Amino acid sequence: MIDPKLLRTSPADVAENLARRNFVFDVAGYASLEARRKSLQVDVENLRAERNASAKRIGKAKADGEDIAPLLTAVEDLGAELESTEAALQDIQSELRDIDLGLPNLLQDDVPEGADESANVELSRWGEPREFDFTPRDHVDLGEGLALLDFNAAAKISGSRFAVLRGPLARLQRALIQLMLDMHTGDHGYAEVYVPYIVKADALIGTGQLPKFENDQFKTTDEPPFYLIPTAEVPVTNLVREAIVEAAELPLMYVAHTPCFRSEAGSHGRDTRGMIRQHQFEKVELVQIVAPSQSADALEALTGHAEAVLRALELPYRKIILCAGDIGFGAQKTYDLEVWLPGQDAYREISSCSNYGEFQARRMQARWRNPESGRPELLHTLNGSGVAAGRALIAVLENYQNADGSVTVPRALRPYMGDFKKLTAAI
RNA sequence: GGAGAGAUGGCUGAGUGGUCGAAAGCGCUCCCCUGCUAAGGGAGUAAGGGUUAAAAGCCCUUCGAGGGUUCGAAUCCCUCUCUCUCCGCCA
Repeated sequence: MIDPKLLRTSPADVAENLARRNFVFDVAGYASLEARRKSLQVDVENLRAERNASAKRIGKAKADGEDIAPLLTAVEDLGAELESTEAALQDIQSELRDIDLGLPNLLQDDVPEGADESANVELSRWGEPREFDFTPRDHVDLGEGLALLDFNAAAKISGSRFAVLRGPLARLQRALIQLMLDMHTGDHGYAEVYVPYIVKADALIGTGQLPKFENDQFKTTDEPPFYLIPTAEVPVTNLVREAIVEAAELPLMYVAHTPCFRSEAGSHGRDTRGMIRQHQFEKVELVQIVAPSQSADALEALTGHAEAVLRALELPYRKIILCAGDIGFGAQKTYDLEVWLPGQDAYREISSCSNYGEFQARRMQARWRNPESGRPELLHTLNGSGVAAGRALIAVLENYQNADGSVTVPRALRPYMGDFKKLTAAI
């Protein structure tokens, strides 16, 4: 959520920033709502003050044994007037809140301009895409060829956009997750957390998925509404919801492995082949909760932690910064890591690392006690995939494939793979 | 699933219709005293919001959440959520 104070005092600046995203902020409309809110709120508070004062007077008169009848007639109409004014105020406040919750985050100045993903800027590359002396297969041909990846079985059980992994391939995904968790907890200083996969609407409002992206979520029940998490970011970031964290405890660095559930509404026809885009996938997520002055540095560090995983796996990748038109709703700045997929002859997103500034913290009321002011102030939140396990699995299959259709197990994963050094059809 | 108890400030815990945002204690901060320490004395110590350019001041809201009764609710009524205890069931 954008600071309501900023919306009141500098709406033109807000509109200018949001316009970079192609988001139109109705300055005049907001200002007129805001003016009505102000006058109604002042009215309501004055009426309440009057009510409180007369209630006190009545109490005192009663205690003194005086006749309270005239005092009662004096406040006869107050209740009704207060009630109707309160109702009007509540209407306009919920209208304003709906608008506030629907506004995307303000962009940092260093986010490049651009309307869509074609304007994203590549910042660096790591690793050389391997030269094949045969035509590389994609992960579908490889996995099905090895009889370890089964989309038909998944379709029978659950429909499209699901996969069944068998034997060493299932284990390979588990190995990837283990490696990542071990790196982030052992080398990067994150604390591992295990969190609920089903959350309340408030948690999703806190991180920004609701109310705007209701259709992208899997809802389990209507009453009360429960949702499957689309990313561990939701339960993990909400750990600091409505909390005031002491400065000495910062930064909070969490890593969690969870499945992620996405309805993928609106992506019909995109990435229908294989397990690039699934309703259910595994991900290791990094979350940092930091003091505001630290968030810019934290984004660089967090992105580096995700990169370290790809380097350990010796997977070529590139780092890009998302442009104003492509960046996510709540982010003020985002780096994507894209891993090289020989089967697609392209770099594909495997991690997205974002600084949310105080956007999520304001929605969650997540604060810290700033020693300088002594006051509770909003935290900054960041998260990034470290990395998506399902896509890492694809990358390993495609980058480590051999001419005979087998797949060599990357060195970093060997300790987690028992005797498997290679995935072959014989298994 | 059944029965019961409970939810108050950083913590413990009092408060059953009126000057209660809330006693007391602990903790914390500052001051005084004492040549260190300990003990003692005093003052302060919730969050959110409105008004303001900002501050001060003033005002509003908040005693798990939401409704209701009342001139007035931490206190009475209803609904819900969560926690604890016992029984049952269970990975």
